[in-house]
Amino acid sequence: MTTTAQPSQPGGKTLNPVLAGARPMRGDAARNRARVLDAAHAAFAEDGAEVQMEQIARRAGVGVGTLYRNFPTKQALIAELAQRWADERIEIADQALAMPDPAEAFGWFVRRTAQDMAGDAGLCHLFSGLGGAACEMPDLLIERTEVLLERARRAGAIRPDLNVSDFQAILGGLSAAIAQTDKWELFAEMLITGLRAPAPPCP
Amino acid sequence: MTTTAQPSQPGGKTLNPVLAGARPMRGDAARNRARVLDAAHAAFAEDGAEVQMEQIARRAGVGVGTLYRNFPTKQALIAELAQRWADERIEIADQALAMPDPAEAFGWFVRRTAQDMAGDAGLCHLFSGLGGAACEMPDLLIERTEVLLERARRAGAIRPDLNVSDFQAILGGLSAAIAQTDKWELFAEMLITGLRAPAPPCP
DNA sequence: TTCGAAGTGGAAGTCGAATTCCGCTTCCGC
DNA sequence: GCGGAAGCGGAATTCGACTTCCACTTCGAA
Repeated sequence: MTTTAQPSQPGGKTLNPVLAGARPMRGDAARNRARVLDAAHAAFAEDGAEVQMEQIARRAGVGVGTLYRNFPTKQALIAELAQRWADERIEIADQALAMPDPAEAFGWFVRRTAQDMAGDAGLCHLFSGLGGAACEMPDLLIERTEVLLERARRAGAIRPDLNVSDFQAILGGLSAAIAQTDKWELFAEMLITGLRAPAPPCP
Repeated sequence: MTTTAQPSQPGGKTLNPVLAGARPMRGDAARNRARVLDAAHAAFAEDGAEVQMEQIARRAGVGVGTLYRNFPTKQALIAELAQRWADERIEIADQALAMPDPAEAFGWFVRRTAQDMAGDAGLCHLFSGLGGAACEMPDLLIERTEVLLERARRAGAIRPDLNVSDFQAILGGLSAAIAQTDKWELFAEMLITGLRAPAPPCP
């Protein structure tokens, strides 16, 4: 590795992939990297975070060596997967923010997130069993969520005493619940109801 | 071990403690067993499920050997702790069942459970990181919960489409959320609201 | 087609945690 | 107060991941 050294920096990030810095990856290598990522995704979904690196490698049809060439650490692999999920989530948040009605947008976001969690047991496991992992929510996502929340709050659509970090914790809980039963629609509905500002008394 | 053999049965349970089968434990041994249990409890609360057996032993002021004499396996130790929690929960459920108003009883149970979770980070971790562990909910607890739910359901206090296993999953989610922030009151309130049967339209 | 850099597989090494073992110590019934 | 069964501590072992290493391919630019 004579290229731009990427020795285990404290932060640990795997720097970009396919065309890092200057010299691009060899075609086959890029392909392998992708297969590994997919395999890891599937493996986590099936067996939770305790899958072994070797299983992932086998699943991807490569040797562990190859796996480690792309991701210096199991953590790094997980982080990459988490990053992808986060990016996707940011996109979803943006779509929600594009909706005119704040309350509707918020509900849609929650529902959609629940649905995505149900469809991706792997990440679901990672998120609920979080705390540990390198699964720091990227600031960008937090920020978007904050906006989404604030809009809903202003519109009086959700309880005023709900801040982002609480909401984040709640999403963690949601993923844990969904990891146990896939009743995401029920859970989403409950959540939305529970987060709603207490209804004014009937006239 | 010439006594009633308790070789690793498939199920794995550590059979009773202090006065198992016939010959009772020696006084000091019983005392040590208790200390280990307490230490483990505290340790899990502080550091989550990844505490090492040796740390627990040190904390209890005994050697690992002693620890293993009482609990053949880390799993067994965890299971014992879980069992205690479950027993406590059963008691709480019974108290709730003794309350005249079903809706109130249900709310009280949820609130109380959330509070207990917040006060016992260890079990909280275990429950949220569940799935894995030997933390099978004992049938007795499930049964009590079922009754509690059914009563509330009949009284029209909760949504009719909520069964025990969903509720169990929800409690799992709750513990995960509480493990992240200790806003148990907020979460309990939300949950209770969310589980309530949709209010009839205002007259 | 050739050649060297890039990439590969998987055996071997490492390392941290669980679990075992056993000589020594402490109870406790007589 | 004795004897020996029960219990104890903690060093040593086992075990199961993760990671490293390197001889051997494969790619792709000239």
